Amino acid sequence: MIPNKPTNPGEPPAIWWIRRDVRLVENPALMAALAASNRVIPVFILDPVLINSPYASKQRFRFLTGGLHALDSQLRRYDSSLLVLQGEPLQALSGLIAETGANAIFAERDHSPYARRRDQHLSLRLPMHLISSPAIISPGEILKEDGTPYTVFTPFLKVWKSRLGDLSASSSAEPPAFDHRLSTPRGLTGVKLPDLSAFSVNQQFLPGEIEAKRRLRAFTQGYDAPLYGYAQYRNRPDLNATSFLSPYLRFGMLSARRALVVALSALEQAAHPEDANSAETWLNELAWRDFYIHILHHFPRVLTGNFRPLNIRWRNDPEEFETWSQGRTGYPLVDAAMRQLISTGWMHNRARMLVASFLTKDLLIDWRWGERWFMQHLLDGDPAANNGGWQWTAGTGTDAAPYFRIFNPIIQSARFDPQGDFIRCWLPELERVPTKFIHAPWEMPPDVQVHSACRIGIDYPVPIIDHAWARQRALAAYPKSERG
DNA sequence: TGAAATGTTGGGGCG
DNA sequence: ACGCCCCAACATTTC
Repeated sequence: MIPNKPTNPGEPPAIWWIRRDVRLVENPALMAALAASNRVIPVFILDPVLINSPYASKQRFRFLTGGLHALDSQLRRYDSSLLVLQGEPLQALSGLIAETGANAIFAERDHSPYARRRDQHLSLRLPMHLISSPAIISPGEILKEDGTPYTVFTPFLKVWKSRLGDLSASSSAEPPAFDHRLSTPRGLTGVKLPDLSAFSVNQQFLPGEIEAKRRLRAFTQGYDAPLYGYAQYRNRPDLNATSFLSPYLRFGMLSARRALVVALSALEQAAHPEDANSAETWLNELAWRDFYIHILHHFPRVLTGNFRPLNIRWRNDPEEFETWSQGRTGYPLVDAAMRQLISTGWMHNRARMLVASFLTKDLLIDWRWGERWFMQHLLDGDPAANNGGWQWTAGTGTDAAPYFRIFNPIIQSARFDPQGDFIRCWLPELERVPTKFIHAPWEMPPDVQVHSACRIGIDYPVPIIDHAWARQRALAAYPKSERG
């Protein structure tokens, strides 16, 4: 809880600069600001560098905007509001300091290379206080004996788990008592957030901290305890068996530490081994998120190229990339997943691995093309996790899949979407294809194609490539040693 | 957090 | 009753 400070209207205010921590609950930067001053100004800055980046996404921006509206509504209950500034952060913050007399800026640390350069630059000129991290355990706090970072997940996980102990104690599910100490001085000129009613709201993911909290509860405490099927069903895109929390974690609408505490308590309270197994599996996913935040922190160069110096002979055919990105490869599970991405801004994790394998191995297209496409569409698009996932699949990353690990889109489909429900949900042209053929519709005899209203080459594409053949080509194109 | 090729085993059909 | 073949099921190796 916050120490009660005597009210002193003359005290210089502190700025709470919100970046990827769009929430009031369990927010270390906000707490630090509240501890520093009895007047705290909540600010978000629309940075043109980020908004105009080739990795930006309209959907993600819309989700963020919604989350900021939601935060603003929450702040109004404390007689405050969110101040939104537009422009270069140094100018925006300098101007705000000049207008308000603020003497400190508190912000959660951000480990992406752009953010670190920006913050370092700002720290030379402004009273910046960088607090905590979006990771559960901050980068730099988990190192090997010799002081170098882990680059293999399993030993990282072991150490990570051993450090979780003291995190639960200080956790709270409720916002702190603000005592009217959040304030937005009258007369300050910010910009208006884009009006959400001008957008179609994403029905799959309503933005905001309240919604994140509701989802966390639904995932872990629903009457049918969905978390307890997590270990068994999380790879099934046809079932709603994952947490769907990634967009909220991305913007800190949900604190990762809050998720951790809930995961640990689910582990503790598990009544059956399989329940414990589910909690443990989810815990591992949270650890993967930390792992890749740490990797990006220690090896920022992964954003521009292979972590491992593999020399792969990419083909990089732009038309094939277009076919893949629009979900027209002729492999139903690949196409269903790509269309899910475009229309909802989210994709099931198993499907992410499959479509990534298909792009890099079957089509031999540089993982960076896929990485960019994902960033342009994912609500949860985050440089660390997205890059880690792509490099893992491409076999170029830390702890990467071996070069010969190539997903078979037909087998994956039969295994993880057995009835084809997920496929039919996103590919209406396959609606009436019998389950027997749903994973490989090109095998339908002509009369079945007609009867199913799905003529291959007319209603649904001929496969862009023969997988068995493409697999052999990928094995040949991938160098078998790191020298290439 | 893979898939395919190859090897092994055991049951059933059959002469 | 026996050997042989086939093949499914499983295990191991290889890419």
